[in-house]
Amino acid sequence: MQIPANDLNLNAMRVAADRTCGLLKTLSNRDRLLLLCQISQGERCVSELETALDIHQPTLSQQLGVLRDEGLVSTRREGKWIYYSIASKEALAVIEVLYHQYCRPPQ
Amino acid sequence: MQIPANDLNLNAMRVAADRTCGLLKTLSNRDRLLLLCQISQGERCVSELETALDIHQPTLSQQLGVLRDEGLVSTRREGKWIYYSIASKEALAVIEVLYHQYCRPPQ
DNA sequence: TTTACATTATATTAATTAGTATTATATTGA
DNA sequence: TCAATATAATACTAATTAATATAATGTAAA
Repeated sequence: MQIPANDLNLNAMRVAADRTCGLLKTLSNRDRLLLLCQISQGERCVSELETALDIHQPTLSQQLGVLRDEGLVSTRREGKWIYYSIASKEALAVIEVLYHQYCRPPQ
Repeated sequence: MQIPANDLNLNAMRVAADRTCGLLKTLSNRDRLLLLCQISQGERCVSELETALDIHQPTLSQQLGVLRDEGLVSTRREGKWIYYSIASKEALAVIEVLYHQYCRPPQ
């Protein structure tokens, strides 16, 4: 049975698009974007993020949980504090472009 | 009344995050990603996209409508055909990074 | 070692708002 | 009248989020 090369390409493209979509959906939330933006500048503990972004603690924890589940961040405990850092090069690459497009100061 | 500088920054960050989120949500769909990927390689008419991606015509038209509404693509009519091209530099920049992260051949 | 407190995570629920495929039909141009 | 594309309407299937309460873990002090 012959499968036209175009079908193989299309299937590969669909798989790649689905994976890409996964990342994009995880990024598609204001709080998560702000969190990743902070964490991408260096390791941050939860209370630092709470102060910097003024997000309620349970919301913060919930959204950090999403980022953990999706493998975008990793954690390190130090006493009472838990420090978050970026764990996905793909996410970091996208965050950086988004920063350049939407957050870079004019000029 | 004094507004701490941090609040101004935070507000600006929220506005930027919301705009960014808008783009990300529009990109967070397999069909739309595939469409943008094709169109980013050069102007395409609807029937070309339909053949290349094997997406039903009404679905195609619906998703192209989303991309138009969000300003990600623009159109040009030529007789019976309507040609689509990328109209957002922000979208193009993101698509390019995504391609490098998820679609570039190994090595 | 018990108590208390600080930090963070989880569970639950309520409220809201959505994404998608499908079918049918309309529009526009040749 | 046919080809290309868009729109409308519907039906399906559910996803996101905020809020409240509580649990878990670690530290420090009484």
